[in-house]
Amino acid sequence: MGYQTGLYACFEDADTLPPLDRQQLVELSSERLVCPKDEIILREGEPAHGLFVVERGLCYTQRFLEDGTRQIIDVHFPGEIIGLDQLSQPLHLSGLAAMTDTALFMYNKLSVMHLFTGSPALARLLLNMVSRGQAIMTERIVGLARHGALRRIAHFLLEILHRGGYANPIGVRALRKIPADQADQANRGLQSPLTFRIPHNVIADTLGLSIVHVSRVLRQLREQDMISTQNQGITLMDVDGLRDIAGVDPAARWRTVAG
Amino acid sequence: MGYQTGLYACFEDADTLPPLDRQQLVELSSERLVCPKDEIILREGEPAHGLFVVERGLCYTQRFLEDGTRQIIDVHFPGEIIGLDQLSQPLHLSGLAAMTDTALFMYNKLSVMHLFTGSPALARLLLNMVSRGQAIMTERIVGLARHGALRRIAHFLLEILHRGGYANPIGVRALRKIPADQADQANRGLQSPLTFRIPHNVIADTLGLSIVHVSRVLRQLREQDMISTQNQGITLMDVDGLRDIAGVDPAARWRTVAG
DNA sequence: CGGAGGCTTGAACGCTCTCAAACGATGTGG
DNA sequence: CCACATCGTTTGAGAGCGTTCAAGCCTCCG
Repeated sequence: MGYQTGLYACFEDADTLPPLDRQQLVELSSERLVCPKDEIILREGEPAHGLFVVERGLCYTQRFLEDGTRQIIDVHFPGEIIGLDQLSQPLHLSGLAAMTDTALFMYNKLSVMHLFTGSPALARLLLNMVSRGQAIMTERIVGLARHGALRRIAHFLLEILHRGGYANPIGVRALRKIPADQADQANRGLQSPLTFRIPHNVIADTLGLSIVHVSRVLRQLREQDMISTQNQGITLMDVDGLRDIAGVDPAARWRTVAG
Repeated sequence: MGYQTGLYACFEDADTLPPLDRQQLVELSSERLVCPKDEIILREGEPAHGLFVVERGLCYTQRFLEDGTRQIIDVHFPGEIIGLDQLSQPLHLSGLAAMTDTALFMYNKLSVMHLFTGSPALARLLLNMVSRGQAIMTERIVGLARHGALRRIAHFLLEILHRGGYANPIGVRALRKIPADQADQANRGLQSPLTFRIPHNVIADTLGLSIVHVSRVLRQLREQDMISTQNQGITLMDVDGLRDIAGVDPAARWRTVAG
């Protein structure tokens, strides 16, 4: 199988598409966009022309409030699609910014719309992706509404582990998912615990906490040997312990987003 | 124009569809489902077979937590579609329950999928609805993460006014029987402000608050003559005042869900 | 009329915030 | 390569908002 990038690579089961659909998907034209750390790629309220796919780096969608604070709606990892929910919206409902140096594929909204509404198989794929996004948002709502800071942060760390692809340094992972067995190994934290470098203010703005309190909770986790911190990075030392804290309910596997 | 109900009536601009699409939409078969107050229509984790449209009454999607509390994800008004985001999901990610006596149209998921993926115009319509849902969720996330109880409640009351009275032809007037023209008047706050009958525990479970605190905040609003309460109903007395409290930003019209 | 469910109120506790100050890491120009 | 500025992180003290617990009240309805 040839090596594919961009939108095509976002769909795990893209290989099962009818040949014609697959070809169209592969051939969908895109521009590449490279953004330095902290650059604002889109502002809320701007006309929405495009759809993005993260190639490498991390970025996040955000909303600014009147008092100058911001709320991060979601953090996006390599291989994820940004703006699906706004395909049919004339203006961006939230802004987009680069958390690290980032490379994005940018697709024309109209051609994506055209492509996906033109084929049942592709439309189904599209709906799948939208569902997944919605599930993440639902989870976030429950967390914000009902869980304390400790649990929210533990959950967030695990979410990064999960969505970041089980493999390591941010952004270097291949677009396709890593085979399950390898992922599982890394996941169990057998020997090389995972390390991210994610600033506290991003955690705070995502989870609706203050930076100060994020720092305190991380110290608490450190004292329980759940994580360790060095420089400005976080290393997960006890994934199962974090799962306990986060209240990941093994009886509720059906909730799992990525199947 | 003939009088149409169910899924067809959910789409404001359905009349502009190509005739063939429109006809298919109108002819899409549905079952009717009548549920008494407080009945659980679906549980989380159950296989997802259907898509629902509220005919009359109010219902809500919810998630139960381990500690027995629940989180209401969203309240659904007459004319709204439930479960769009789960069209492509094998199991329900959240439960559905009737807040009042309720009548629903139930559509087979597969035939809806088939219909909507078969036509570009319909696929577009579908995406529009999904976008709308996502926008509401985003708004809720921001509120939960960043706003205090007073503001969240004011916002929620306005949301009910907006989603319930204003936009939907099928109408929330089901709650109280108000003719369309009066509802419109009421909405403008000319003389007879709108009255709902929504239990405190629903507000609490939606906004992530305790019942007790909801009661306190409502008293506060009452003391400021923003609302009045009688029996177990809430009447909006000063919509503009509530808008101030809710921080509805008139400069951000593009954020408006219903255009 | 009596019971049940929903609403209200008070008191005390606790989680998280704000403010303020110091520490540490990173990066830049001399 | 060091000095310094800047940004991110840490820690403490005090205040505020929302929770829990507990009790009493009001309404609806049989």
